[in-house]
Amino acid sequence: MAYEPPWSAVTVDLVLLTIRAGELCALLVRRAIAPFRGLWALPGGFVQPDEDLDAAAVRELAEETGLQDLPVHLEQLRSYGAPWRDPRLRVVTVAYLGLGPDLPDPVAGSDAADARWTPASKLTDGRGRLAFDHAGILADGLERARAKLEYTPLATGFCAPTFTVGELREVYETVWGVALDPRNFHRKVTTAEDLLEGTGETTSRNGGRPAMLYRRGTAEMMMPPMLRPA
Amino acid sequence: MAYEPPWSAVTVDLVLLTIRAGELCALLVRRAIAPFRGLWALPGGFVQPDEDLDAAAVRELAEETGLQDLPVHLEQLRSYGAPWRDPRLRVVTVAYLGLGPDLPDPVAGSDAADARWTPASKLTDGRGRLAFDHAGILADGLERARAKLEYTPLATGFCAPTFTVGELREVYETVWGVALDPRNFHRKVTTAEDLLEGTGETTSRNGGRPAMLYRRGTAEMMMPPMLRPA
DNA sequence: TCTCCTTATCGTCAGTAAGACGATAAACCC
DNA sequence: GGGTTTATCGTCTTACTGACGATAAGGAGA
Repeated sequence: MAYEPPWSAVTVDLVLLTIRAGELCALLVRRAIAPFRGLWALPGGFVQPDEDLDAAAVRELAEETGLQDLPVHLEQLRSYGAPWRDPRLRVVTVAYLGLGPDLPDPVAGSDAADARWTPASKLTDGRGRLAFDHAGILADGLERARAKLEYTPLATGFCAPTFTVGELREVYETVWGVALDPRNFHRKVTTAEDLLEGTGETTSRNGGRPAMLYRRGTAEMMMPPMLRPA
Repeated sequence: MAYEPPWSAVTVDLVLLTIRAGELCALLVRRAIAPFRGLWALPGGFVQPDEDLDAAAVRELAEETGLQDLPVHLEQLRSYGAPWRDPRLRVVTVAYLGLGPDLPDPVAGSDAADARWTPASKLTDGRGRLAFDHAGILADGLERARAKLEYTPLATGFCAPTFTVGELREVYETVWGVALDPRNFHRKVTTAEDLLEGTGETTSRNGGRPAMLYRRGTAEMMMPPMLRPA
């Protein structure tokens, strides 16, 4: 390595998902500056010189939502580095996927004119173009989230600390966009080893017969998985 | 973005796996220069200014194996960016996973003193330290490969263009390090929809009764998956 | 209070898939 | 020709899923 290597800027971009009013929503910010001024984009920013990638993602999450210590699951999604994905300079971005229960309204940052939760259904139907290659990143994040519901306890990340089986089922139905049989779903999640841990409490906040409250168990995988209906 | 963003070097590193003499092997190069001079490392190099990440991985693959158009499956693994993972300068690396059938002996490049296929068993037992954070990257690549055998046709990537069910089973047994029942394995892969496509030919190259030769089918997923034995 | 409505939870039954393993087939070696 | 090796097919039992009936336990309103 006797020669001078090429240099890039490195950013993290976040695909932050939550469920609001029965809809799967992603956090978007409206760009206040060029390029793509006025267009919606994923939140994100530069990785600082002494900062790990994961740490940068956590910092951006806190900055964009305006809150610390959010109960959010964060994982690396993948990296994107097409040469002119940013028309100004070479930027390689490491995308992260974050999930949380009904998250608070975001605060607009310094370089964002606005920030808001946007239903995923409005983003994948072709209308509403996003800045840079963010539409593809968002699509990858949505697909990752949908796929991971099948074989991980990820869906509990969309729930409050304690939740009912019915609330968990609504998460699956919202993210997958399908209706699931309440009886088979109940059997599946309550018999899965260490997936749920009963609290002993019940709640009637959803109407009907009071439901048992659960909290997430210790299992990191659901085996066998819960497959999306064909 | 009125300020000057921090800069990083961006590299791609390859976890290249193949099966040689019944052993799962990874391609390693011995470093000819500091830092970590003399230690084994994953092959890789800088992403060029006008080059996509995937293109950089393909180029490095060709350079390190000395061959073009290798029948290799390549996919992005994940990115690593701990601040001082390279003691000289900030380097963010995008790791790729590549799989191929019994690949040729590598050629040592300009900055490598040597290059060779090394059995994975010698790399995960604690002996044989690797340069940088490459031990962790390699472990992630191995785990990804093992996991993807379960629900994708990835195992065919370790096979020649046409192969027998027994050869495919050997791939699973080698990568997972377990013995599988030949009869149940045969049933599973031959009844899976579009996983294999018969060629009509047979071979007796493995001794015993001649076996049907198959080529990879069009399926991109194996559903339901073939699970690793507990 | 009684009935209806809603959600939760339990059970049943049939179909599919997987693990264990017996049996047969078709080559080779001596 | 007998033994060995690998391939392929079949059977049996068990686990899991999808469809769906039945019951439980609350609340809303007549």
